[in-house]
Amino acid sequence: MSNNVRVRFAPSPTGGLHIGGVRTALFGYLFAKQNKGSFILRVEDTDQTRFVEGAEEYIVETLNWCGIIPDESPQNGGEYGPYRQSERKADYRKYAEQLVESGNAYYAFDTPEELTAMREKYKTKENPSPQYDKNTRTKMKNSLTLSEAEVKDLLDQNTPHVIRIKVPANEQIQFTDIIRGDIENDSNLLDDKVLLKGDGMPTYHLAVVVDDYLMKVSHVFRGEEWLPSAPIHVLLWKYLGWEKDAPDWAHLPLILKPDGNGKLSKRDGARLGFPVFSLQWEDNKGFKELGFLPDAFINLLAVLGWNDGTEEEIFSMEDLLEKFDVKRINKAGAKFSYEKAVWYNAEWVKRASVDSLLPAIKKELAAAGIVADNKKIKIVLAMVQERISLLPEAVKEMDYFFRKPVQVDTETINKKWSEQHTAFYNELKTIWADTEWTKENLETSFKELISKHEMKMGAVMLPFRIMLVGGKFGPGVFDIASFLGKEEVLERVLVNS
RNA sequence: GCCGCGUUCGUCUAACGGUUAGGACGCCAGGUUUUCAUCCUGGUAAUAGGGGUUCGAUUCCCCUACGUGGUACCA
Repeated sequence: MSNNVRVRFAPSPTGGLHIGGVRTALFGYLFAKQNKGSFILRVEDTDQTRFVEGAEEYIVETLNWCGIIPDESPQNGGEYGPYRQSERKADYRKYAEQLVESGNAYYAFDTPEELTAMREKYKTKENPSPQYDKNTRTKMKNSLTLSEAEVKDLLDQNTPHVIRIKVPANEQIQFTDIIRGDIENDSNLLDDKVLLKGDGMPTYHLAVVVDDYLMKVSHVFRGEEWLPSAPIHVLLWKYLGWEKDAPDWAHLPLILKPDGNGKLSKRDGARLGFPVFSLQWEDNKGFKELGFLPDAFINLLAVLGWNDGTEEEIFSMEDLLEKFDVKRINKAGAKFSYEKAVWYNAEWVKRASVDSLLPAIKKELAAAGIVADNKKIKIVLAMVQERISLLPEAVKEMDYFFRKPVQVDTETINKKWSEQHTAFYNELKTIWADTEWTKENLETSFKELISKHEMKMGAVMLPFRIMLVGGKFGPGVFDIASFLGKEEVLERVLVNS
């Protein structure tokens, strides 16, 4: 027994971890670390039919990318392992049977067909989905209705069966949620949830309680979708005799779809054209692949349902560790906004150092076939950094610094072109061929030539820019020209005329 | 259907029961940049409805509506 804070993140390896899951991990992690406690990764792989190869590794990589590093996990072990529920199978049966012995659970031998038959039989328009509960369990095939000998017989013959909790009648089940306060449920409305499945695996309900107890978990952070089954868990903590060790619960508000209604799901990304995964999962690009910085990702996740009460919106992991407060987590679900997410990334890109951006930018450039040495990339990056919100945009912003523009907006150039222009640029090339190549010299000589030809600044500047970069974009022309160098600039000017 | 949870600008949100209801994203306009983006300035837009309680309700209570979650041998 200790007062140590221990928080677990317990995902199921049924596919990619979406942003809701990562936020749950983040909040739990922040809370654990603020209290000098432990953060634990436990893999809830009790549903063998939904198990997905590679999902566990994916979860670990995601957490790693986000900087949410578990103190205990299947990979790194810990004092309370194993950390995969499939490897703890024996425990669950033991506790389930303990519950049967104490009269708080019972064996049920109903087949799936019999269950659907029951639901059909008792279905009414007022009650479209009858539960296996205090009313119906007396009519089913279980150790409450069968004689002791019959049950023993069935068990001896290895008849498929489950163990169900025996929910008591007429009780008010109360617990306190960190975010929502006191919550009360009428036990008459609860059903006899399956605790141990026919395959010997526990359901979530049994497994969380047993593992949270065995792993000495002190605080549970999970999605709001668990609120309705929390009273079952409360009952289980009590029946197992662990009431005084029960954790505090914090049911996080849901992250909702940006369009219509409903909670965000793994499939929404593909449908709506924005990422729901942190890293690429199957064909779905993640935030990372789309060019998000981990800092920005953490930031945007943190403010989805939380704020510090001030007008500050930019938080690093360090800031969050200091300022995060579970008491300020919102109750209402939040619609996810990809536009705001992109804005957060732009903010983080602007704040990042050129050096920290370099590796990722280099990768983007290389993928586009642009290879250059670090020193040059850094010079250019410093020039265009504030124009980039998503990392892949760096390619468009930096491309013309390293090779001649492929697409040139000749239409704009030609529109106002005249003999005078040709003369101007020809003379410019001649002058520049003998000019010492500094930004200041270029700018001065360019402007002198404009007055000599009595032309308008705008009339020559824009075509010059377009010849250099290909279009109406980019930093100051003379910055670009001085970087490109004499030879390259002279090659680009008038090349199309 | 039943049960739980929720409800402030389009979106994310702030506001000891007393504020011209604040900020951010987006959008619009202007300025800077003789380009574009950044940046700066301004604008747009909200307390779901109805009852209470109170000198006074965004805030507390009730009802309704709406949203959302659950109602599985899925988590």
